[in-house]
Amino acid sequence: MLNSLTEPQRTAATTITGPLLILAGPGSGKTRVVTHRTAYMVEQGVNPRRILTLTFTNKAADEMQARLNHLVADSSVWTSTFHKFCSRTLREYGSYAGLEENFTIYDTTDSKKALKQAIEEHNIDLFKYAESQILTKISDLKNQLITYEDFEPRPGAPLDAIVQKLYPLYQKRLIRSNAVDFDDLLLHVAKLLSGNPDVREDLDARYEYISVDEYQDTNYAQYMILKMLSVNHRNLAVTGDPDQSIYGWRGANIRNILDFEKDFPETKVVKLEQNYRSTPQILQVADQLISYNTQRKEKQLFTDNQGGLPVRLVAYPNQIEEANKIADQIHERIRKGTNPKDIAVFYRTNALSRTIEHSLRTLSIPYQIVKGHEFYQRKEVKDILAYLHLINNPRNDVAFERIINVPTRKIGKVTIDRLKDYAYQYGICLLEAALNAGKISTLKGVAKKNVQKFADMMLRLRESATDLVNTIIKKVYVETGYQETLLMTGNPEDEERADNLDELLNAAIEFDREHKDFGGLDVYLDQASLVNDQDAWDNDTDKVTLMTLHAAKGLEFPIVYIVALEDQILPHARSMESDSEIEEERRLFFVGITRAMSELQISRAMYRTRKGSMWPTIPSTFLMELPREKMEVHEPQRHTLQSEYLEPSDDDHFGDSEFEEPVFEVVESASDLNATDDSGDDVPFDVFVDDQKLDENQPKNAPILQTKLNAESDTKPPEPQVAPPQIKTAAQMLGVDNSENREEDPDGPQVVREKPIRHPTSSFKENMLVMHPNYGMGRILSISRAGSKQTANVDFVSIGQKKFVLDFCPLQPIVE
DNA sequence: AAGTAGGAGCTTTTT
DNA sequence: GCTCCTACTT
Repeated sequence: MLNSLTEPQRTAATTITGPLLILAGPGSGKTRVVTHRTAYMVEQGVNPRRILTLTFTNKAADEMQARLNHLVADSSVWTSTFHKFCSRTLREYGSYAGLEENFTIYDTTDSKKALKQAIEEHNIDLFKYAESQILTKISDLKNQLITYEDFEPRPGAPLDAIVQKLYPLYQKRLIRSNAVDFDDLLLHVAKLLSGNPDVREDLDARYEYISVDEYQDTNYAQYMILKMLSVNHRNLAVTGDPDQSIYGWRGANIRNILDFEKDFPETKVVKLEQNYRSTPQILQVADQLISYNTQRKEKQLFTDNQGGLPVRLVAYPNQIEEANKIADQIHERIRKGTNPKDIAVFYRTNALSRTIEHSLRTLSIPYQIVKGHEFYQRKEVKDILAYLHLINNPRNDVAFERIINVPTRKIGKVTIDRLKDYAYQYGICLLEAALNAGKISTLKGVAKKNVQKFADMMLRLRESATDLVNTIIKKVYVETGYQETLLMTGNPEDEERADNLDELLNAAIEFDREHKDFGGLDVYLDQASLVNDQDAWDNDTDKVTLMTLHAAKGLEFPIVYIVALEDQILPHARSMESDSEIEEERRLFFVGITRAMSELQISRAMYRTRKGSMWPTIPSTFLMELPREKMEVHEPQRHTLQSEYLEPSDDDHFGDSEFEEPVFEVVESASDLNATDDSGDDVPFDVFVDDQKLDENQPKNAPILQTKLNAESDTKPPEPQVAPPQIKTAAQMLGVDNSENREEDPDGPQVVREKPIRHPTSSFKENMLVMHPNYGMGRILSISRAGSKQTANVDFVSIGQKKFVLDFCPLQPIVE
């Protein structure tokens, strides 16, 4: 069984006792090793029921299970995702946390609704804070295992003060609704383990051997859970790559993997550095990029793979051209026999997919967008699932509120408000209040009757709670009148909705068939709540794949396009506050690059549409970190780059060697691009700017720096055609500047606004008092650097000193 | 109570 | 640009 493994792989696979750290570079056969290791354990006599394998996605878990089935006779190992594991544990031990076994997992939308309910129940003044801000903060706290009892607000931080008020109210509301949010799954289990030594020992013994995939993306809560499950049986094997840690924003702590050896001093470390996936060219690009990170473990990637094509770096005139030209290339490849499923396009944000989609659709290229979430977020699907949720857990107030008047039952806002008042007053759930409609004095004749009727119907539906899931769905669909409402209208939108519900029903039938023994409504609802985007990815269909860089983790494709390598996009605008965030963006790019097996193209657009108009872009700083001399570069010469005007002298992003060349230089002829292409047909690849065309695309009022692309220009960069006053800050150029909107009420209370008004950089002075939504009041100690990167060092009452790039920070001057 | 119009707010990544 | 929410009208 182990014959097919290389030396280090075999070492990893045969180390089954004690803590093990497998540092696995991209494409190093990690999944194979983990699978073989598990199989080897079983073969060595370990009881498979004592083995727990945690993966990042359900898909990975299923795949591992499938491979195990092939390798060993008894493969009753539990492979699961972290959240699913916690959910199951809580179904068993939830009473320790005040939960019943039929508790509901609220998704982000549900959590927001629950928070709103808590706010209206207790009449909390949010001081213009957004619910989402508060939820993010609560989420952060939970990931740090800080309960509301433990939470200590920083003095002078206004957001903290509100969170201190709302966190307990929100949490109690969740418990009263017999519900948890995503973070609770981890928090409750961690608290269960830390607060109940007997339970901890039981579970420690039950999961004698634990192995964890993508360990670099675990957060503190997950880390603690693993640690507590590995006290008596320290057989914890973690696999990961610090260079692929991309979930810091979600609380993942890269230190977990960097410090693993400190936590478990007897750890055996195995490095898998040989790459079996990519060409040396691709690997070199990845390697050089990631070397710019300081927070990392040095690692030597290498491959025996033979040379392939150079990695391409292309600048397109605008994002429409970018999408069209990529679609053209893909079209051409498919025409010559490439299977569409071997091609993928990655982007930083979901919004970027639209243009690509459009271009692909124009050429009738089949594609799939990997967004598993989307299906379950559709109104009709959420509605039906809300009924199922309410059947499963009658205390689910969010589900109740969602469907009490869907389809319409003549129960309006006033009635619902009265119902809520009653429920809040007696501390009961909404369904119970509805069942007591007769006793609610504020409800009048028809309203009372309608509420009663709804409650009775729910009572009736609840009787089928133990039926097969597809049976329940059918009953709900018919008996609630949902079907009737959809089919009656005859409008095409509703037909599509009906189709979606058919799909839901089919999936449920499938689920029932696969879960004959341990099915049940809560298991079904769990998996619906815990879908991962990647789970929806169909790797066996002949379609081009479109997905975010985050979703691409763990996958591989022969041909990869990464688009929009532009400042503010990658690295993203909201990641510019600290070096560590920029490093995470770099890792994200690294993940994207290393997905590619044989061909990779990295591109950017020189103009991109934002808010309906074309705006000039700034190349991503990451592009200067690539081995350009080894790549095939299609870039304009430096003086046409907008960055030249923003950063007059510092940044020499683009090599001097191209300085005097014509505006665009195609380094190699188009027919050289595809090694397997010997037909001589030109792959559409013109990247030349067409001045006229570009002008047409520009709305008259868009404040574009009108730079003439002048092929004959001398060594001096040409003067911008627009007078210097046009050139203000990068923020203004990019359309994110709101400096016209002044505070309207200077005498009003000093309240931090939900969406801070951005002040022009020049309005900040040294020694000025400023307000930050998270950190509260502070004083600017110093301002350094110039232009768009002007940075202020601010001393906060709450947390001390912190640095901000003025153009991108939510600081507000306080007028003294 | 339902339906419509207009405005505000919001767009990073996701379990 | 788009969606969600609110306030107003019917």
